[in-house]
Amino acid sequence: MYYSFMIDPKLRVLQMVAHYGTVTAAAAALHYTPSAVSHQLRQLAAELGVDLLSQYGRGIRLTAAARTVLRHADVLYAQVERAEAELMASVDEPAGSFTVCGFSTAATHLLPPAAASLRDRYPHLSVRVIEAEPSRGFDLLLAGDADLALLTATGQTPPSSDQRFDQRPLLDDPLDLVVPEQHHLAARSRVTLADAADESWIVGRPGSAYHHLVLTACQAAGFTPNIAHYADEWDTGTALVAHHFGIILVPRLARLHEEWPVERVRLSGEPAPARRILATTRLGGREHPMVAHALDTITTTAATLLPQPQPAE
Amino acid sequence: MYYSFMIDPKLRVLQMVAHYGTVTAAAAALHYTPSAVSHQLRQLAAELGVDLLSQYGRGIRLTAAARTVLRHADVLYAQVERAEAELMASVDEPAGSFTVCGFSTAATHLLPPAAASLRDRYPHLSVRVIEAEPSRGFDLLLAGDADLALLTATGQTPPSSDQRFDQRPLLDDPLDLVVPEQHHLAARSRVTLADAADESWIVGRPGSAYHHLVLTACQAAGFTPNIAHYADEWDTGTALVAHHFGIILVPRLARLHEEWPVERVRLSGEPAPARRILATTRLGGREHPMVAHALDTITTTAATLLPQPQPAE
DNA sequence: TATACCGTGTATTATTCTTTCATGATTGAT
DNA sequence: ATCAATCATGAAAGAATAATACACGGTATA
Repeated sequence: MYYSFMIDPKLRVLQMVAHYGTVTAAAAALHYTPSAVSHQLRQLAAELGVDLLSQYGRGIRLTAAARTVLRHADVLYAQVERAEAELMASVDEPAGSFTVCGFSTAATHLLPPAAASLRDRYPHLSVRVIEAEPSRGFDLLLAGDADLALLTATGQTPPSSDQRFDQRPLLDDPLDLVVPEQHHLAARSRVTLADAADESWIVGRPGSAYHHLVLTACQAAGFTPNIAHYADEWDTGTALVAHHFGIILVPRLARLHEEWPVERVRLSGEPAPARRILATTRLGGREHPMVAHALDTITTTAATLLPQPQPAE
Repeated sequence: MYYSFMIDPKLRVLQMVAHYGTVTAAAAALHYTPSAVSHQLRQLAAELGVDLLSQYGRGIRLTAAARTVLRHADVLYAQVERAEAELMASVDEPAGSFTVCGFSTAATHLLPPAAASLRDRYPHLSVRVIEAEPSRGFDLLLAGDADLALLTATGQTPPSSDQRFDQRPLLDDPLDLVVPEQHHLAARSRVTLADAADESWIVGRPGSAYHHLVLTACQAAGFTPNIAHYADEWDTGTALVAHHFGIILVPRLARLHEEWPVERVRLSGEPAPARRILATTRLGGREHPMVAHALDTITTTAATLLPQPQPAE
C-alpha cells in the first residue's frame, strides 16, 4: 500500500533518497526502479527551479536546497497526518487498513490484544501486525507500511527531534537477570545490575536491539559486560544460562519457558534497570483515532502484564 | 501557468469548487471541463474515504468532511508558499515568472515602478502586471495567476481571517473631494466629509470597489450620500463635476487631468477619510523575496506620491 | 410547459509516468 | 593493475492515468 494523500509523491521519493542515501535503495523501498526515481527527482528539481542532487563518487548527495525542501516536506506530511486523523475521527464507520508493528516481545504480548481490540472497534478496518526490529520500524512508518510502531531506542534510531516522527515513551519494561539455579545472585535479597559486573554475559548479536539494550544497561550501571556468547532469542539465551554459559538480561514482558533450571532475579537500583518502550508514529499521526485506541489497549495490557507498571516520564 | 508544487492538484480543485460554489465555475477557473473536475473530486473522495460533495438543487454543496479537508489544505498551501519563498531566497539567479496585480490606481501609479525594480533586480525573471478589481485579485492569487495583489477592502473580499490569504495594510490613501470651481466648499479652510452630506454625489457603479469606497466613507462620516450619477472612471466623474452634476471623492493617489474647472479639496477629520490599501498574498507568501522587494518599492513610491504618507497601523 | 443550467457517467483520446535496456563512472577486490 | 560489482542516468517502448467530448437526468427560471 503506497502511502501518500494530498502530497506530490515526488516529495516522498526525495525523502526516501535522503533516508536511504542512494537512489537505488530508495527505489527498492518504494518498489520502483532506480530509473524512475531518477526521473522523478529530475522533474521535481525542474518544477522547483533548483538542483536537488549532485554526483558524489558513484552515488549522489543532496544539495542544500534539497534539505530545505525536505524540512518543509516534514511539515507538510505532519499536516496531512493531522488531516487524515481528523477525517477518520469524523467518519461513522472507518474503513481502510491499519498496521501496527513492534519488536519481538511487543509483537508477542502487546500487539495482538491491541489488534484484536481494533478489529472489534472498527469492523470494516483491515488490521495488520508486523514484527519488526526498531530500525525497520522507522522504515515501515516512513513508507506508510505501518501506522504505529512500538520500539526501543537503539543507536540506529533517529533522534527524538526528527521531524518526520513522533516518538513518545509508552512504558518502561523492567529488566530481570536470568541466572542458573543455585547461582549465588539468586540467593540474595537485593541484587543490582552492578553485582553482575563480573559474570559472563550472553547478549544479542552486535547490531541487534537486544545487544544495544544490554550494553547500555550495563554502561548505565557502570561496567562493560564480559561477553561470552551471542544469542538473539530469549529461549536460546535461557538454554545457555541453564548450561552455565553465563547470564542474560530479559525484559519483564518477555516470558520464559518454565522447564529450564534457571532463576529470574529482579533487579534493584535507582532507577531500576529497564528498557524504555517508545510508541512512534509519523509526526501528526498521534491524534489518529486508531492510534489512540491502540495505545489505550496497549497501556492496559501492559498494566496487567507488569505488576507495577512504571509510568514513563 | 498552473500553480501547485508539492501538493496534489485535486486539493486545488476542491478549493476552487468551494470558492466558486459550482463545479462548472471551478472548472472554468482551472481551465478544465466540468467533467474533469467531477472526476477529480470523486477520486479524491475515494482516496480519503469520505464524501466531499452532496447534491443540492441543481448544484452541489460541500460536506463537513470537505470543509475539514479544506481547512487543512489551507495550512498545506501556506507551508508550500513558505518553502518556495525559502528556496527562491537561496537561489543565485531566480528565474520563473512573478505577477503583481492591483486595482486601477495602484496598477497605474504603484505597480509599474515596482515591476521595473523587480525586473532590474531579477534579470531572469518574467515580471507581469495585471490590473484587476479587488474581488478578481483574490481569484488571481488563488489560481496562482498572481503572486501579490494590491487591493482595497470591499464587501465582497474575504475576511482578514481567511486562512488562504495574508492581507496586511500597506498604506492609507487619503480621500479628496472634487467640487466645481467656485463651489462653496472650495472656499472653506477646513472641510470634513460630513460638510458634503447634502451634496449630489457621483459614485461608481453598484458592486464596484469605488462604489463601496464612497459609501463606506460617507457612512463613517455619518450620512448616506445622495447619489445622482454613476461613473467608474475618475475622468468621467470629474467631467460630471465640472458640469455641476455633483461632487466626487477621489483618492490622493489618483491624479486628475488639469483642464477641468474643478477644485480638489482636502478633507479633515479624525481619522481623515482614506481608503486603506492592502497588500495581499497567499498565506505563507509574505516572505517570498520578490514579494518583499515589490512591497519595498511600492512603499517608497507611495512615499513620494503622498506628501505625508499615513503609515498603516 | 419549455428552456437553460448544472453535475455526472461512458468511451475515446491525450498525457504522463514507469520500465527496459544500455552506458559511463567509481569503488573495492583479486 | 584488472575485473567485477555498484551506482546513477539517458533514450525508447510500454503501461497507467488523466482530460475531453458527448450524452443523460435532474432542477430552477421564464
